[in-house]
Amino acid sequence: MDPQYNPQAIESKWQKRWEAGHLFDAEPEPDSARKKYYVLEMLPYPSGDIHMGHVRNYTLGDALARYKWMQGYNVLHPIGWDAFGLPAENAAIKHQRHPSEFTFSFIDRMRGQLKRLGLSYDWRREIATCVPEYYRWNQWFFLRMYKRGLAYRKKSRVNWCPLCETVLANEQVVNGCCWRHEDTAVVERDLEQWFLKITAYAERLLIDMKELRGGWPERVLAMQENWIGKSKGTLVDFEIEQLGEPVRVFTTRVDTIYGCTAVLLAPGHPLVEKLIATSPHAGSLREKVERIKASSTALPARVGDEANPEKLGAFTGFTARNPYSGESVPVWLANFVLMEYGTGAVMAVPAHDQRDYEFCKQYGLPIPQVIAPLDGGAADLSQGAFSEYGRLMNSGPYTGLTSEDAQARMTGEAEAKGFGKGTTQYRLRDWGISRQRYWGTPIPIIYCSKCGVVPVPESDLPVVLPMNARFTGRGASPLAEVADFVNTICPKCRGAARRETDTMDTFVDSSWYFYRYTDPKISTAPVSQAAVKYWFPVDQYIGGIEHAILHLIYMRFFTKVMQDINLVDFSEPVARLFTQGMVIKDGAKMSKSKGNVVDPTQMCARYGADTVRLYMLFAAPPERDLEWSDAGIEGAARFLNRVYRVVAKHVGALGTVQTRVSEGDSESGIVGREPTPEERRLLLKVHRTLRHVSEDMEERWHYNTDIAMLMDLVNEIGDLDPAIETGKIQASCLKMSIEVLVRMLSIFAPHIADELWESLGHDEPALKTFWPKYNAALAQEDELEIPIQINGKLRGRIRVARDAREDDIVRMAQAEEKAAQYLSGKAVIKTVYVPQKLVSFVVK
RNA sequence: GCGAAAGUGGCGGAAUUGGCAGACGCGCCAGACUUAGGAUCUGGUCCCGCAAGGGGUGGGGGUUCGAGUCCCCCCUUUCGCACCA
Repeated sequence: MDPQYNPQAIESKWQKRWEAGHLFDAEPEPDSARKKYYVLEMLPYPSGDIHMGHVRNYTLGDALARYKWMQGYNVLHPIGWDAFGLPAENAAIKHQRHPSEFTFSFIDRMRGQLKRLGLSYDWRREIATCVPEYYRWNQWFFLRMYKRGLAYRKKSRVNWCPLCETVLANEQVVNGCCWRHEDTAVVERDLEQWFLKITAYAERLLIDMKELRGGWPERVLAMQENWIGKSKGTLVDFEIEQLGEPVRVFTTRVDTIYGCTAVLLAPGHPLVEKLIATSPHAGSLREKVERIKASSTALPARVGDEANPEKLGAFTGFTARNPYSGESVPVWLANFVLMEYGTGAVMAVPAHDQRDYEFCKQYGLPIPQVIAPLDGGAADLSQGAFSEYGRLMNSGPYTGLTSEDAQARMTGEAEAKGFGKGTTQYRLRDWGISRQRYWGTPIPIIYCSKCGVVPVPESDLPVVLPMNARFTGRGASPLAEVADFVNTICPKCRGAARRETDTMDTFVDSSWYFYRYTDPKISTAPVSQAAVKYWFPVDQYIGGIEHAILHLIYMRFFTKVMQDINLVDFSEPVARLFTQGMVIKDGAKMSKSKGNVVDPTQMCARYGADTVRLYMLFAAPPERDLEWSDAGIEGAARFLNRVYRVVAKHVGALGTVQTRVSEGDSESGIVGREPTPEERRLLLKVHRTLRHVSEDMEERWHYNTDIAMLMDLVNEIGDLDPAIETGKIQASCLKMSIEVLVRMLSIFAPHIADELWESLGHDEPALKTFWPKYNAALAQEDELEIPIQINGKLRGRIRVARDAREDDIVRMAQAEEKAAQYLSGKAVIKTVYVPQKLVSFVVK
C-alpha cells in the first residue's frame, strides 16, 4: 500500500515547527565575497500589497531558498505600513474608531494569508518597535533638505482624490485617476503644500543612468527618461503690442519662427487676467476663457477621452510682435496648451508642427512654409505639417541655413539682443509630499505668528501622531482637529504656535528604508555608515514594474541627497534591478471589479501551498507574467504526489544508511567497488541537475527550467526499481541521490521537502543544511554523442570517448554508415570540428 | 506619434556563448490495472510522406560549414508615455 501525500497535514506541521524554531533568524555572516541581495517584492501575486524587504548575506542555496519566502529584519517596512494604513483609516472613518484597532486586524488577516503560503513575517512586532524611529529619521531627512532649500512650501494646484480625500503626487495620477481608485477622476484644488525639490536633481538622475545601463531593464530606464523629459530649446519674448509687455514662449524649433502665425496661451496663463482687464470686450473675453478652460485637455479629470481630443481656441483681440521678423501675429487662447510645461505659452507654426497645423487649419489661419526638405524635394503641406529638420526658406537673414545652424545662430541673436535665451526644460516636477491624512510621518514644521515658518529642532524629534484623533473623513487632516497636537510653542520665541498638520507621502519612507535594514538598531543616525559601506550598492534589487517611475526614481533621488550630505559616498543605490511578472487571469491583471480574481487562500486550501508555489514558478520564468490556469496546477500536484511516493517507497530501507550530503559532500556515495553503469547514469543525472540548478540560482533564475529538470530526475529515480532490486544500485548511492533531490526541491516546495528530509533521518530543516556541491566529474559523460553535418544537414551521429582526439573523431565521422553514403563520390572541401559539439563537412 | 519588450506545436514554455528545434508540463490518442476512474502506470503526440526522405521557430532578404539565436527591411501583439511645443 503506497503512502499518501497529504499536503494540508504536512504544511501545518512544518509551519508550526518553523515558527517555533525561528527558521530564518540566524544572523548573517559578513563575507564581502558573497552577493548581497535585496528583495523588495517577490511574490508574483497581485491581490495583496505583499511587500517584503530583506537584506541578507546568503550562501548560494539559501539565497534563493529564502528569495521568495523570507522573514524580515526587525524593521518596519513602510510600504507595507501604507498598505495597511489606508484601509485601516477608512475603516476608522466609517466606524468612528481609532485606525490602530483596524490595522492590527488587517495585519493579522494578511499574516494569515502569508502563513498559508508558507511565509512567516511578524508585522506586529515590527510595527510596534519601529514606527517612532522611522518618524524620527524621516523628519530628520526633511529638516536637512529644508535647510538646503530642497524642501519648500508653496500654494499650489494639486491633484486631489475625492475618495482618498487627499492629495496625490503626479506619479500617483494614472490616466487622470487615482492610482488606488482606478475609476475615480482626480480633481484640482489649491492648497499650501510641501514639496521636495527633485527637479534640482533632474540632470543627475538622467546622467547617472549611464551607471545603470546593463543592470537595469531598458524599459524601466526608458520610462524614467521619459518621465524626466529633458528637452533643449529657446525661450523667446513676443511683445504684446497693446500692453507693451512681453509674453515668453518656449520652443525646441526656433528655426521655424518665421513661420509663426499666432501666439497661443494656456487658459490658465497669468497674463490672461491682464488681457481681460485691458480688453475693450472684457465680458466676452472672460466668457471665452472660461469656455476654453472647461475644455482644457490638460485637466487631470479627462477620463476615457480619446487620445486626440478636439482642439479649441479663441482670439483674444490682442496681437504680439515676432522679435525676429517684426511681424504682428494674433494672440489666441488654446485648450491644448499646458500651463504646467514650459512657459504656458507657445508660438504656433502650422507648417511645421502637426498640432499647430490642425489648430490653424480649423481657425483659418495662414500656413506659410519656412523649412524645405534637405533632399531638395517639396513638402506636401496639404496633408499635414512637415516637422522634420531641413533648410530654412523665407526666413530673412537665416534663409538657406540648416535647421541646426539656424537654431544656434537664432538663439545667439536672442541672447545678444536680450529678447530670449537658450534653455533646457524638464517635464519632471517637484515632488509634492503633503498628505492630508493621519497615517504618515508628521511634517516637522511649526507656524509662529511672529517668527513665521520654524522647523522643529532635531533634538525634539520625533514628532509623533496623537492617539486621540477623530476620524471624520472630511476635508483636512484629522490631526488638524487635535488641539493637543496642533497647539505648541515656538522653538524660537517660546510664544504660542501651531504645528503643521499634514503628514508625509509614504513614498518618502520607501525612498531610504532599505538603507535602514542594514542596521535597524542604530539610534544616532538614520543609517550606519559602516553597514552601508559593507552592503551598498545593492547587488540585486527585485520588485514589480509598477514602481518604475514612483519608488525607483524617488529612491535614486534620495540617494543623491544622501550623497550630498555625506551620508553615503556613491550616487546610485542599486546596481541591478530585476522586475518580476505577476499572475494574470484571462489576459488581465486581477481585480475585483473585473471578477477575474484567483484566491490564493482557496488554492492553497485545495492543493497545498507547495503545489501553488511550484506551479507559479514552473509555468513561466519569473520576469514574465503568468496566465493562471486551473488545469496547469494539476500537473504540479501530480508531480509532488509522485515525488512523495517515489521517496517514501525507499525511506524504510534507507533511513539508517549514512551519507554526508548534509555537509555539502559531493562524492558518489558508492563504497567497496566501481560504479555500475546504472549508478553512473543516475549520478550523471543527479549532478547535471544539481549543476543546472546551482548555476541558475546564481545568475538566471529561470526556476521553470530548474523544476523541469527536477521532474526529469524524479522520473529517472522512479524507473530504478529493477536496478535496485538486482543490486545494481547501492543503497548509499540511491540515498545520496534522493537527498540531493529533496534538498533541491526544498527551494521550491519547502514543506514536503522538509517532511521527506526528516523521514530520511535528518533533524534540521532542509533549508538550514548545506547546499550540496555538484561534482564536475560525475556531471560529465564518459562518452559523447557527436552529430555529423554534411552541407549543413544532420546526417548521422557517432559516440566517442570524451578525450578522443580530433583527427580520430573526424575519421570516425567519415566512416559512419549514413555519413559515408553522403560522402561517397564527393570531394570534401572543408571540415569543421567543434570540440565536444559536432563535426561538419562541406562537400561538392 | 515617441519609447520598450515580445512573436517557437492545440496550450504554458525549453533550446545559457551561433552547433541535434520543440526539454519539462498541460491537453489529446491508444493501451494496462480496475466493479468503477476526474486515481495510477505504459506507449504515442511539429507538419507532409507507406517509406526513403523533405519541410519547419511571424514574413522577406543577408552573413556563415551551420541561424530560433547575428545583421537589414517589413508585419503583428503587448506594455509604458503622449496635444510636453
